[in-house]
Amino acid sequence: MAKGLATRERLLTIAEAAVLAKGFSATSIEELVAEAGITKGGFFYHFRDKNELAHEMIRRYVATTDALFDDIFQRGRELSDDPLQAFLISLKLLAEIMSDLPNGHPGCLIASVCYQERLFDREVRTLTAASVRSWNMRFRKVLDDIAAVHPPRELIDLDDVADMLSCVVDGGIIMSKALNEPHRLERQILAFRSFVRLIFAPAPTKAIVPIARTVADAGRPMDSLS
Amino acid sequence: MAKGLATRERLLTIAEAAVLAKGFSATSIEELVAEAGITKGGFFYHFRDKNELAHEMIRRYVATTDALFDDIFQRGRELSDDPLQAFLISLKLLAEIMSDLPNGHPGCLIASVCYQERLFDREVRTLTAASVRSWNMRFRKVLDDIAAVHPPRELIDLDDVADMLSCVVDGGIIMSKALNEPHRLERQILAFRSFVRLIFAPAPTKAIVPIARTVADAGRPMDSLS
DNA sequence: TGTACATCAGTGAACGCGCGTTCACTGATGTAC
DNA sequence: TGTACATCAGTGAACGCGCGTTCACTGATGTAC
Repeated sequence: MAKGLATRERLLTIAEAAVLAKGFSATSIEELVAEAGITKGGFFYHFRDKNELAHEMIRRYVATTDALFDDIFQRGRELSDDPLQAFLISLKLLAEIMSDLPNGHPGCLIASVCYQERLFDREVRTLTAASVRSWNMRFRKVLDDIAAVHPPRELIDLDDVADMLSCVVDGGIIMSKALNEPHRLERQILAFRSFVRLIFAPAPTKAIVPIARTVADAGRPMDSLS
Repeated sequence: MAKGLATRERLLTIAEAAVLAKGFSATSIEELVAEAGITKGGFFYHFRDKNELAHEMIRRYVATTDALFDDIFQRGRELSDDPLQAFLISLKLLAEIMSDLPNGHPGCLIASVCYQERLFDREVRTLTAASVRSWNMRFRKVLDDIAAVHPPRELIDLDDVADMLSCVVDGGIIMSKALNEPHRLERQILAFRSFVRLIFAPAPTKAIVPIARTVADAGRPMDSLS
């Protein structure tokens, strides 16, 4: 039983790497079982067909990513009581984790699925959509907590800022892969982090923050001050 | 000759849509020629093999995208002499073009290639890398022109801001596809636009700008003003 | 203007290979009595 | 403690279908003289 589960997990791990490198169609069951050290028949003991492999792979990826976010956001909150500082710390942690991967980030399975959507059934598309939505809502909630303490610049919609984290990560992965320069992903996450800081803490020195907002809220020219 | 070129272009157009929806391996020559209304043999008159189709498809995509950027940046410059305003206009145009697509953005071929990199040869990877690099340099040059007039907040690296445009577009496409909500892409481009405005024109009202920066430069608490 | 030839843009049949899937069977481990 | 049976985790051979690729051939159009 333990051996069986280990083989199953190994198949999923091998499949994920292969799919991220070549796509789902180009990933053959033969190459997976060769790398896992079993025969083709053994594969069909663990998975009804290739489609079930896809389902399980994506389920596993979503669970892993959820756990990663749980971890970095919790650690951020542990390191600062201020929600903005906590989020900035979490983003720094995320950037570090992404840059620590030996051969660059292998890719986002959700992105891979999106670029092969016609291959998968409604169940897969429902799962990926629900996952992306839950991540966006999670980020949005963090931003709400920050906004309660640090009123944001009103011209920016926090829904879009929340969405932007996933976008920047997915885009950063693609750019890192395209240029074969892994650190670009890290830099993009840190650039997003700067954006967040700009939104909630506009001026470089803390003492400036309330003043700048007071001036803005007053809504009148203050040329006499300059 | 005209007819031949038209068929070739039609094949490339059909192939691009199919590859963006299912990936390169899952796109069969049979389905392409069926949709184009020719036979399999006819395909091999136009392309030596499937690999050459990939090369030509990517070349065409890069050229089209280059032309699009040429267009929107030129139109931006025509509409404002200020480089910041010109860029903001260009980004608005880009967002509009992206949202005007009937069934959502079909996808970025560069991203698709990145998630199937093992399928393609060095020539393809060299071409995609060079293209991404040239787009980043182009955006960076625009940011330099802006910075010459509007000094940016020093804590942000303009290389990363330049990279971020591609990242946000690629990520926005993925999110739009994943959620089946086309307008998310547009919103991401506009959120990036807000980021650019924040970097180069920190305060919402123009009159505030010099004050905020003066206060920041002074570097002393101004609580007495609030 | 008519004829001969060349090129263009395909047709249509045939090929072999690899892929996903099935299935009868098997050795090792676990469980009941 | 030994025996009988069940389940687990595979093996290995066979299958048929679809795919990329080849190739001999063809009708329409263009060009030379």
